[in-house]
Amino acid sequence: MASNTRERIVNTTAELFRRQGYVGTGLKQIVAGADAPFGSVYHFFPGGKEQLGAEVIRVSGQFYEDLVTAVWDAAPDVVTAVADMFAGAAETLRETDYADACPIATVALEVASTNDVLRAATADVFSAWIDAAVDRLTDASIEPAKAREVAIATIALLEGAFILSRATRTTEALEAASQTAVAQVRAALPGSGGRAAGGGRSIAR
Amino acid sequence: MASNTRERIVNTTAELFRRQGYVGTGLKQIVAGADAPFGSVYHFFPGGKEQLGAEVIRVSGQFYEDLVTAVWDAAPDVVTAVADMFAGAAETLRETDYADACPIATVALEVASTNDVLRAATADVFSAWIDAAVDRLTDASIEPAKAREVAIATIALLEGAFILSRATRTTEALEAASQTAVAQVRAALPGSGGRAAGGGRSIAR
DNA sequence: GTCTATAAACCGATAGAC
DNA sequence: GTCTATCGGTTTATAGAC
Repeated sequence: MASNTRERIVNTTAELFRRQGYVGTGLKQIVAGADAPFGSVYHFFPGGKEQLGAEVIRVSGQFYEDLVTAVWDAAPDVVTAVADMFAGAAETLRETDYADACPIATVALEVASTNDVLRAATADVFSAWIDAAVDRLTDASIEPAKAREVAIATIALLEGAFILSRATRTTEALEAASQTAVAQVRAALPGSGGRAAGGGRSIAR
Repeated sequence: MASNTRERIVNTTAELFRRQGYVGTGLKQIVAGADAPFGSVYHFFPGGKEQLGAEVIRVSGQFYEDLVTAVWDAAPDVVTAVADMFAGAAETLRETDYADACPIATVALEVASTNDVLRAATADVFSAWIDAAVDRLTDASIEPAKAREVAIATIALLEGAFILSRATRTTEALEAASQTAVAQVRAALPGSGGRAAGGGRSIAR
């Protein structure tokens, strides 16, 4: 079996990135949390902090995508899926004292104008999320162009609500964003007549 | 006339925070950019980097609020106002090579779980933005509870789209978010019947 | 592969001359 | 109010023993 030191380093880094971001997380803090010798970082990641950061972004992005799509695919329809996603995010935020939101957003904003390697890694993650959401929306008979628009807006609503919720330490923003996200998905469904509000529950899948 | 060294320090810090965040911006870099002696930071801000950071968050938040409300109030109706706000944000992002988005979001995510003084400052800014948006939505005859929900979702859409746009270096996310923001505001207007899509242009103010 | 010691640069913060 | 020198601590990164 391969060394799990590398795995511990990646997992510890991922958790620290979520709470403190890329710049605020030191290599010493990482090896302390992972209970690994300092040299291991450069043994497994010769490219140093940047290489470790890029891998953590990709791994965290994939993990989060798997998590969200599992919730999504367990729901009976896309409207419920989106509502469940926001509800789950709110619950996680409360349970973790508003610490564990998106593992990518903080790093994405930090590096967007300062490190193009890491910026590209965050862009790849977001693109993968958008594609996954588009697939599920088009499966629910939403036209591709509209599906992409709705997918992007849904992710934007979630990310933006994370910022507001973590700053204010309430889940109000996630709940407000959920209402809008659900309404726009419902309005995009065929036969909805573009109706955004109202109690009609779609069963489109 | 009072010293403008303090003002230069605040303005330089605000610009650096937008591009690099709080942690990534050093005091030495600030005084270099502000063309000020190092000691001036501690002369004007005895509380050090944290006190300077808190003031910059509040000043930047107020400045950005004034900027957005000026655009908003120049529009003929709330639907146009929201569309103009997103269009202006997209233009600014393109013009500044995707650097100048929200001056608060990056810092908010960085400090949310690590510095409660600065977290509270970002929360105050977001609360003020929400209140300002609620005022304008209720002026357009939207019920207070609905107005607050729409206000929060609109800000979340903008902030989330900033993340995606800066990471991908395209304005697609801002355009998609704009569509959803406009639709939800339109749906919230009285007499809309909750209609989110469609070509009817409201003149409610 | 594991681990320690250390280099070189940078950080925020302080003291004190002017 | 301006400016410099410097402190103590931290950072990323490297060298080299085991």
